[in-house]
Amino acid sequence: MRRDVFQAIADPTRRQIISLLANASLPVNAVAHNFEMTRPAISKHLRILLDCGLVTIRKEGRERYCTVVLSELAEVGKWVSQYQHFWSDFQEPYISRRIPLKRRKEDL
Amino acid sequence: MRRDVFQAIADPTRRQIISLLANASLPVNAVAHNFEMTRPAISKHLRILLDCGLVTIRKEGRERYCTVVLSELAEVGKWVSQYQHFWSDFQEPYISRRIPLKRRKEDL
DNA sequence: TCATGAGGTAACCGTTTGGTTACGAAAATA
DNA sequence: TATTTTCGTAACCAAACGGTTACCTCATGA
Repeated sequence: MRRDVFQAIADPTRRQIISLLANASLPVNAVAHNFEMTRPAISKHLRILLDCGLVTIRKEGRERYCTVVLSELAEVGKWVSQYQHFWSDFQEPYISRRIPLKRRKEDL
Repeated sequence: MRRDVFQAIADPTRRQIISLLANASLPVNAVAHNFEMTRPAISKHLRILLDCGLVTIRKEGRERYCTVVLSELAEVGKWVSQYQHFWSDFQEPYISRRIPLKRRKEDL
């Protein structure tokens, strides 16, 4: 098993679990009720998320509350942001693609 | 085969290919020489990247030049940026975690 | 004390993944 | 024309994935 953050978020179910837990910490069964698959399947997904630090589990009575650790997504954010100027308007403003360099010097 | 961008970047070799092609478009063999695996293995990875739009391939003589389409990473960037304020200092300054709400009202 | 509910996990299964070797097509070159 | 180079891909393989059912432990509540 590879089990890094990139592999963890590759599965759509696991991304949904992350979204779900971003709103509130939930017991395992509560998580499972949001999906059309059995609890063991969700348990496995949670295991993967736990292994790579994306969730923590707090025991409370007979329930296990799952909490997402969103800061673990920083690695992914950092990696994609290297290339962000290829699609973000913020880093690559529209005007820079329309006005030739010579004209821009005059503007300054 | 699922073949979405999240699954494409799950593999470390494919992430390296993306980094490599971010500098320059390269023929398939040139890509393969950067890795310790056979050309068919790289060819398969390129196929996956091609299928989900992360690279385009331009035929030139007997060579196929691979170009990365970094804007396809926008989907990933968008997804992770939802949660960015959980690790970015810019969006969640240190002071907001230290001063209680009552005190902050006075500050305004 | 006994039944119930929460949840982990083993065993199993079909499909996918990520690699290999072997082969063939097309372009370039001798 | 014959050979070499670039590349795709088929066939194969072991391991990982993503799901299931079955069973177990432990805490709760009647």
